[in-house]
Amino acid sequence: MAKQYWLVKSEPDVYPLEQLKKDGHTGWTSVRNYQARNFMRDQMKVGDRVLYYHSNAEPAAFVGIAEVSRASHPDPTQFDAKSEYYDPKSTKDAPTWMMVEIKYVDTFTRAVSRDECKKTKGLEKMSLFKQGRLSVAPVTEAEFEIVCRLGSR
DNA sequence: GCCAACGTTGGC
DNA sequence: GCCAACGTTGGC
Repeated sequence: MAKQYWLVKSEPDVYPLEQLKKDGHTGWTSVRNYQARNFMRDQMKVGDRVLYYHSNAEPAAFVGIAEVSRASHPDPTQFDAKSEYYDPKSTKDAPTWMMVEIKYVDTFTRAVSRDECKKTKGLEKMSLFKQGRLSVAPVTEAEFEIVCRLGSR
């Protein structure tokens, strides 16, 4: 399958890009939305490029790039009774929630704000604006390239 | 902190 | 299967 492009959202208070840079890679756990899960389970492949977005931030913005480093596997937090993401309906044989692992690639020299994207030709139609609440969502190759270009100047 | 959007749950 | 109630996300 051709390489695909994605965005992931994280609140900087919870897991900022700087933390991913320190950790090198991280499991994208705790996603409890079926659409986002389906993207991870069915479509995200090792090597796919990922825009890293800070939500609930001032301003909300794309801040850098990551890459899928491990394909879909069960999210362990669903089996952990102590986790706030525990799902009693999930079993190891039939896990409900899947995750991928992403690795740090780069931090933009400047953040590309949501507002700027809205005003930029070629980005007005980003899925982010149509369905803003998905924590994992596809972006087109063209959108990916435009955001990267804005972020590196 | 407010509130709109929207996904999920549960009664019927 | 419908839909109202409820909870969560996330921009502002």
